Amino acid sequence: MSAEASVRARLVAAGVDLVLREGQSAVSLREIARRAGVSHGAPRRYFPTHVDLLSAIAREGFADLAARVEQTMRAAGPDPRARLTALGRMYLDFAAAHRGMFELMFRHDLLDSGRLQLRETSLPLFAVLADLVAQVRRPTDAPAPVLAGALWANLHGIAQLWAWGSLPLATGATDDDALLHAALDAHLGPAPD
Amino acid sequence: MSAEASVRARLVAAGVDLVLREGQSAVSLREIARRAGVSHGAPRRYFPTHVDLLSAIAREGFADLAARVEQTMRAAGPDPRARLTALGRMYLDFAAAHRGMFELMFRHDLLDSGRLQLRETSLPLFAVLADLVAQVRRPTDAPAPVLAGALWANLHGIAQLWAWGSLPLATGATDDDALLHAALDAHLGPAPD
DNA sequence: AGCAGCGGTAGACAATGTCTACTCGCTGCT
DNA sequence: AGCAGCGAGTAGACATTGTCTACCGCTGCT
Repeated sequence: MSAEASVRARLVAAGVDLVLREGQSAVSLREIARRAGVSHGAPRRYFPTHVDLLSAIAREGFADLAARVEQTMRAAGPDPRARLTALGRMYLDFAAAHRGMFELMFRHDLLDSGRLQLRETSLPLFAVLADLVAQVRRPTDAPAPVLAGALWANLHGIAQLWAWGSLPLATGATDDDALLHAALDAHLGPAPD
Repeated sequence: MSAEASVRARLVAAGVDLVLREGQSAVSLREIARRAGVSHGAPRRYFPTHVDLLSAIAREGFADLAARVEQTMRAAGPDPRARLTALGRMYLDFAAAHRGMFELMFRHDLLDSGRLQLRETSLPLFAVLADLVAQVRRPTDAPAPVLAGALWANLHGIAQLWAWGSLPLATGATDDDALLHAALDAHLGPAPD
């Protein structure tokens, strides 16, 4: 980040900063180059195409998310259901607080998931979720991976539709808490208290 | 659509065609104008900005979706749970078959939901869902609008994450049927088979 | 010493969204 | 009848973007 950091690192940092501050559409090659203090052709040395740079930026987003998962897991108690609740809350908060980054992270048309290497970004996070889900899964539920996938999709859909604006309008809710708990209760059974 | 159709209609039709065929990123003002056989400045007369044209195109997408909802409701039997299943299947199929349009429809950064007028597009569709949900809702479930919102979000998340590629990888499924039924069972209770 | 190559610059190109000047044809007023 | 005015569409300009290519300077090797 400082002036003597490598150009490559500065480019990614500038891009992350830009997408967080101004949203996905502001993340142009040339603007990043400007903010990194290099010529508009410089990024090409490290990222052959715009998509490659965007993928690197999105990767930082996933790293951030992973760090938050870990931190959430440390902070939450041992009860798996409580851990899942904390995880869901964190996911929705992340999406709301870093909307531009969240969008970028799941824009497959911009990222070309091959370049992003799902196996190293989102799958490890999914594994944490699947592990917890397996611990609270009831016999009649769907297999653990499917159950976890459905739950993830639910959180993800809430995050996106909430940001889109129709969900708050339709449900009349002023925050997404009711939806979060509805989703958790639906997939994992009613909360144990 | 024919040659003597109004320029405005031809522009929207060309845009719809383009987004269906080539995806969201192909829908540029100038390309639409070219396909509609008018100069690149012509669209401006009807759509002051690119966003306005995109919103008009997305609106066609919602109209299409609404027609499918109606058709699905006509074709499905009277049982509300079966109707919900049909609706969910249709939603996922629509998203998969018209990926570019589906993306456009929910890109709030491109549409500026004000221009899209949610009240006239997605809310009526949500009402159909909420009505059915109310019929199968159990006493301990969340209030009907919240329950319906959570279910919609689940379907929506499945559609998007599936297209994104991580969900099939993580769940090991080859189609989204397992996820669809997991979501329905979770929110509405086990299927009465 | 000389040279090869990496890291970065600078200019060009096509494409895009927006803006503005203009032309043409019709309509309505006097 | 004739003409002013306006709506619809054209055409050209401009800034900006992603990509490509020619170039330059330095560093390290032989």
